[in-house]
Amino acid sequence: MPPMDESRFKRRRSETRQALVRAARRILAESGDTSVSVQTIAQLADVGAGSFYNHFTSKPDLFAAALADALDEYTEAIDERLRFLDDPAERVAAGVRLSARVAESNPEIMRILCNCALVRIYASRGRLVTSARRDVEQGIASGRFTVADPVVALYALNGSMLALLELSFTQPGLDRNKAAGSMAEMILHMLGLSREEARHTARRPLGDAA
Amino acid sequence: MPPMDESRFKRRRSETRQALVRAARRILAESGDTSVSVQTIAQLADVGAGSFYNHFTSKPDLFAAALADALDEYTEAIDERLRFLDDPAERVAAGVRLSARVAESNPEIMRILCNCALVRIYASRGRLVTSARRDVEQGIASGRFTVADPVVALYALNGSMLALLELSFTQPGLDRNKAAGSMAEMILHMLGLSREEARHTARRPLGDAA
DNA sequence: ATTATCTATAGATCTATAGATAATGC
DNA sequence: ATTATCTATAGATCTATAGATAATGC
Repeated sequence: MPPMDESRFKRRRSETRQALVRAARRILAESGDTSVSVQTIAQLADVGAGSFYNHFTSKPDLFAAALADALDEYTEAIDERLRFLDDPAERVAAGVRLSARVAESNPEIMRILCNCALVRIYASRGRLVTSARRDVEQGIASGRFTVADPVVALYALNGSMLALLELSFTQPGLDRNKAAGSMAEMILHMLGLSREEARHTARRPLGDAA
Repeated sequence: MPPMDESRFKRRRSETRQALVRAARRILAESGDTSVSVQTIAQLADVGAGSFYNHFTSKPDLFAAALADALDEYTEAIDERLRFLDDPAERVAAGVRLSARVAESNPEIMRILCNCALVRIYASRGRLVTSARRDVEQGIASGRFTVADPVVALYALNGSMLALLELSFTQPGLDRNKAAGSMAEMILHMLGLSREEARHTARRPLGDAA
């Protein structure tokens, strides 16, 4: 279980760092209030207050690392499960629907997406700007998507998906899978698929087992 | 020019309040960092530091008022110009395109929209949750929009539009009117208009003179 | 006489560091 | 011997208020 390629010493160091990052993630997800004191953060991480400065130079530094950490986890969780899908339309639909599921299974990540200013998300080079962009471009290249401007299409896709997450947190009674299916269908239709084809593609089973 | 229905006394008081709100709006638009000190805010507003507490009980109180102020201004600016449009599709397209223009003529309002967490925008009952919702509902009722779920449609619309604003700030070289036209067209198509009709409706002249 | 403004500041809180302690590597 | 942790705290900063000053209403 403990990685043997690293000394116990280094492991201990990185555990302290991780504890701080996890605390910061919790704060980003729960309140988004980054003005909380370093002392409070250290307390939440169950770490000596002075330790903070062994790992981060400032609070913005920590919160940037925490956002990047959450985005990495999100990127990995989704892209891993899209690995076997080739059709850009299927990938886009599955990306939206899987994101809604992550909002249920691991709400912290998605609450962070909702609480952080969009510009920070886009600047962080997560899947919203890498694999999603590739999907849109490939869809256009293959003629599956018929949109004039790929960048505008990418932003419409991402904006709609983030709005879906916001909606799912705002209305807890909502049937998330159903809403995610509707949203995926609307997005595919927006990108150029016929209503029929969009509905069909957005309802395809997600293959819960790898 | 000075409103006669109020004493000079009350006017002076509300001027102080407004100066504080304006300073808070600037902060929300420029950095979004609400942890700035009350002293700094007062200095920015050119107002004695103690005056703050004559008008607001806390910083969150002030920033909530500042967001509401900006959203009111936005709502008024757009809805005023949509007054003579009846067709929900035209109203939706014009709302998107006019918002992009406001991003050019009055970037502060739109930067605030981009910097504030979505949940705060949706909670503030601006046009994104009132007139936009009405447009979507009327479009569905009249058969112009063919979407299953009005709430999901509203969120897709709003999310796409906010993403367009984010895009227009991220890429200053972008042709905003063109991008707004593309986005409006994609949104109308998503809502159910044919590609042809969407393109046509999204390109209609905006009638710059009232 | 009333009310809002301003200046000044007490007391609380926060940041960032110094120095002591504990744990590991050699 | 080295390195990270912790505790304690100096000094800076911030909040919120008290008291003085200025402006208006009656």
